[in-house]
Amino acid sequence: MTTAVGLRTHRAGELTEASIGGEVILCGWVAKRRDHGGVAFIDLRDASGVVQVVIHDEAVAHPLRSEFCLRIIGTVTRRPEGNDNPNLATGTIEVEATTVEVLSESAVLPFPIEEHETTPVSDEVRYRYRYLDLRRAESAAAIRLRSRVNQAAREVLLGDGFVEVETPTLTRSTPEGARDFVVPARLQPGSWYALPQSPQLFKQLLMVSGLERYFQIARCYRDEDFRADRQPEFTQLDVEMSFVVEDDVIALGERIVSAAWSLIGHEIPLPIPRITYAEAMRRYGSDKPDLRFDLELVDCTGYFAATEFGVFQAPHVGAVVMPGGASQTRKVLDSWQDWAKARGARGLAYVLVGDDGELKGPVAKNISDEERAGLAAHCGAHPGDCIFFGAGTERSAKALLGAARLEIAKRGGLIDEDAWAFTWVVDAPLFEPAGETDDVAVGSGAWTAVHHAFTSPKPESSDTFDTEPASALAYAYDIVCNGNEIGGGSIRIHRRDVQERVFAVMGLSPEEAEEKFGFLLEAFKYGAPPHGGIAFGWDRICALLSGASSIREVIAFPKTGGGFDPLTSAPAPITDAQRKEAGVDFVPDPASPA
RNA sequence: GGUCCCGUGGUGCAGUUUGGAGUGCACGCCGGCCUGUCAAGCCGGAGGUCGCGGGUUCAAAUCCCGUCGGGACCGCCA
Repeated sequence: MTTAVGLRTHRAGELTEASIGGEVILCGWVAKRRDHGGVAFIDLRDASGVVQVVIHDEAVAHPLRSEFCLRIIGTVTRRPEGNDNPNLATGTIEVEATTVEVLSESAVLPFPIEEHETTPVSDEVRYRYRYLDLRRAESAAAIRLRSRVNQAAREVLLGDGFVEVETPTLTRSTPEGARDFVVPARLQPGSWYALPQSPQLFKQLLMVSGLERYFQIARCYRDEDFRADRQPEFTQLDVEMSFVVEDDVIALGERIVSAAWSLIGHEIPLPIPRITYAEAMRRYGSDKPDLRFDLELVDCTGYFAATEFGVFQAPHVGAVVMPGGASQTRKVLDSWQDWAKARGARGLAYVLVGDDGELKGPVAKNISDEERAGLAAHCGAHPGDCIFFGAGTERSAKALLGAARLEIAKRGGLIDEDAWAFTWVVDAPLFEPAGETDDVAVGSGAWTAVHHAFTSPKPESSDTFDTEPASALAYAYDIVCNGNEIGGGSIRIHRRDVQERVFAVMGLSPEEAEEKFGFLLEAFKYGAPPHGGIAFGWDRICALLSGASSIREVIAFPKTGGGFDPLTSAPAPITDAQRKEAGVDFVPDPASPA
């Protein structure tokens, strides 16, 4: 006698030899049909896996097609001698069907559900039919893993006294950062909500409220152009704590990341190493260095201080060595020029170190004998290597070389794809010059926050950050995994006077600050506790954990690069009636808001 | 805003460089045969506005211009 749970007694993938002889009722989809005329085999798939169903009645089996949804009543039997399928968890048994009920027929599929090496499917088609794509084991696995990552983080946080709070998604537009998505307010024509770019201000208010420990798996919205790892809506694991210092937040962050990676069987050695922003930029030319390989940049500014070579007469000259790069063909070396130009550089100067130690290439002809003599040694290059140079402002040269370092590693196979290299990047600058370019001198007077406007200066910068903004350090920390920034946070400003001074450096007048952030400044009047926190890029973390090349793989219903949802066809026009009711055509009085 | 790549039966491709009949491959689909397959097999068949628009040409999937869609990257993303 079988006991049904819902429409079935068992899950297909969980049947074992222990069930042999018993009657079972299964529900699932036709993954495969192999019809031999007198006998037919159905691979029946449900969420738990697959089991082979045998149907001896041709009249029953023949009309069945891929992805029909079936209810099978049958008996579990041992497969006949020699018919086991070692590739299947349930490969030693099968279900002899006595009753086949078609719960739902399936139209012909736009693409095969079961994976075939010979039939890859474009992402565009997969996302257009995402509900079918998610029947595929690999696609579903990423979404299931994400659920477990959520659970792992919640366990760490709830076990530590954190309170999960949902903050508004209809909120106020803030002037800093990315472009807002806006929503018309029907009851106040001409006024608009904004969707939050992050719960930043709300979580700080929750600290003022005395919650002390907050977290949220928070949906965030930014109306910017997209990338493989960027969607218009995305998710952060957002955390904030009162009465903590940097080390406390970092330690908690490590526990969360550690719990997440242990889900895929990787134990992260703790503590995760830390590197300062300045050192990361100096050695790797990036504030999110990929430490799966060693290659480091070399500073050649002093070496070429008196050079006659015009290209190297720049505020900063740096180099990065490509091991074995001297054997690259002219065509490949040209491709590096295209690569550099695509990044906005004029080109990528290079020197080839011959097997005899002789320097070759156009740059080698343009530098002095003296400069040639010691160059390979200065850069740490060996015979057979290629040295790439970047010259310009320190920022642009290092950015180019940092990118070249990554590209060298990719082309040269220097990256261990199985490695996980974590690091904290700490002590970032508090401000950076707004609109710096190669041609404009630093010091135009306009500064912008490197992290965000609510990041506290480090204690040693607290007196001087507004008089010497260039050298002020932020009480901030980013966590980087394999060259991806997977989280970032800071100790926040909790004093109204400090917050006002930061706004002033950024060129925000007291009136503007009051207009935009008055509610925060007001809250800080009422005994705001020192606090800090961190936000993790949850989609990116889940993508890394599932081995996906794009965060789209860990988003149930992702959008394309144009912000288009291929499944629902959003965004879409609305009716005239909707426009009228929403008030989107309301034209405000030109005199108000500034 | 910019650079590059892609768009060909339902799916994934080849064909485009050097213009010549919608040509080919794999999977899927439909029909038939088939009692032990598991990417079942065998036989037969259907299925196309070569993204769209314009231009050049006797002739365009192929060359040119524009446009739309997808992807990667730069800018942007506090």
